[in-house]
Amino acid sequence: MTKGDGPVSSVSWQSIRDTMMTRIRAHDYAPGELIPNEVDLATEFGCARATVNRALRDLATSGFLDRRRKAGTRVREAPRRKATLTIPLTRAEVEASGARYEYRLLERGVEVPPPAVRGKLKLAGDERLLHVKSLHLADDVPHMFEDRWIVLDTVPEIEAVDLAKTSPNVWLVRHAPYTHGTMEFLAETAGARAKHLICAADDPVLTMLRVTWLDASPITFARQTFSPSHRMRLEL
Amino acid sequence: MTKGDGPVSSVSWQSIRDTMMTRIRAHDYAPGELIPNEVDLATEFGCARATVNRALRDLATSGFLDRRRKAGTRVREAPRRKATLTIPLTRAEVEASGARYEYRLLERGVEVPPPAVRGKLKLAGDERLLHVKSLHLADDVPHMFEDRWIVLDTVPEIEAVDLAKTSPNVWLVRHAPYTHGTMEFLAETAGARAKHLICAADDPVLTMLRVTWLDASPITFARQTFSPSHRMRLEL
DNA sequence: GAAATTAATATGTATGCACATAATAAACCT
DNA sequence: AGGTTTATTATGTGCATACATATTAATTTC
Repeated sequence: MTKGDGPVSSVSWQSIRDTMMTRIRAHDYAPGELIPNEVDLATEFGCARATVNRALRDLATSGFLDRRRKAGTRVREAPRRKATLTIPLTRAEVEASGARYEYRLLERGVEVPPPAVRGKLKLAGDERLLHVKSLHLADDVPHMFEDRWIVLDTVPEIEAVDLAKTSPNVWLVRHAPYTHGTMEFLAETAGARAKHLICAADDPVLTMLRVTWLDASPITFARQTFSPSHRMRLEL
Repeated sequence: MTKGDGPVSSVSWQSIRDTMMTRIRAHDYAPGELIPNEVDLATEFGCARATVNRALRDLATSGFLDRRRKAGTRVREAPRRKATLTIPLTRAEVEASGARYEYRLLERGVEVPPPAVRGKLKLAGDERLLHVKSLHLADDVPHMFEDRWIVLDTVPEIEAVDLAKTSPNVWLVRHAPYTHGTMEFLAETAGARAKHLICAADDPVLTMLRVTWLDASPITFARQTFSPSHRMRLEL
């Protein structure tokens, strides 16, 4: 050992985070109340302020603490718990379940979109979009039906892509990553999609809407409808 | 000497993160490929390695980079994009939309749960649970119907709480924060809940299932059914 | 007394350094 | 050759220090 004494028992920021978490849960620090400042905590834990800072920053981004310069750090009254949904790449999702994935292009065309779609993409004019319908299967069983509009002004290259081989989502992930977007979940009846999902028209199905943007330019609006009984899972 | 004077125009970790993000999106660093190591990047940006480290760590937790000691940092082939769902506290959600929130306790009892609930909570025996049904309204209109089971072995204090005044969720958030849990979304028909949600029995509704744990002990299983037309929104 | 100025303070972050840890590559030894 | 040991290397983390920044509190000014 170059340092002379054992494992240099310094305190890790994770251990501080865990200790503070325990105290918060035990209400050692009351909800809404200030906790000691970083310098004092560093003294208590016998470590540098930077280490305490890292621990508290982590708890703040997890939603358990509120931090403001000069005002100090306080325990959130109602912890803003967050669930992280790793956005499913359909192929990976299906294969992770051990099933064989298959993608089928159903329709492809360049059209003027209906007003609802224009609204989602915040398009003012009547520009033409690429409209694609596809079916994604797991072990030959319909898994998800997708109805997608793609803004050709934003990603013109996709018009030349053979979408029978490459699904629009796969191509977009690779060639046109978005900067931000929104997602919605809703329940509706299968309706006309029942034919593709092989279910009854009045079966309730889970639908996921997604709109993505490249800075100020809309990229795509996708409506993905899962087969009945499908559940979207998240870890907390 | 290195002791700074003047404004010491140093580089922020955010600016490095943004620059690297731009390069990733532009495929300056090809997907799957290694990017320069921290020392080299620090030289390039004219800053300390710790600053680069902070930037790259951030991109890694965002799912754009994969980092491994000695192996280096590489660009993810398929960025594991994550959507963060801030778990809705029903009251806050309703009031944020400008509506008046109301909570109504419908039923309360201590019962032996059906097998399906026991399974969710991983209960082997036939312990008795607190069973609560409640309705949450926005401007007098039904917003969400909740059917919840609470494990009395884990949080015995709740048996003494007046749940007509305090909703189980509010009490639990305050007195029994969970360590982890799971969440599921699914579509189903309203069925018997139609009466409370004031809709048709065969209307499709969005349901959210949640199971939470305090370490190895199950706390609660909640089935929250939203009124038809409700959508769950997430930011990407 | 109200408004403007100044001081005080807690968090935020950059730096240079040292060492820890994990993973790989190279060297080594039967 | 095949397996074991030993360097090498990139990231991970901790520390002490300095300064930045956002607020709040105190003080001064009109």
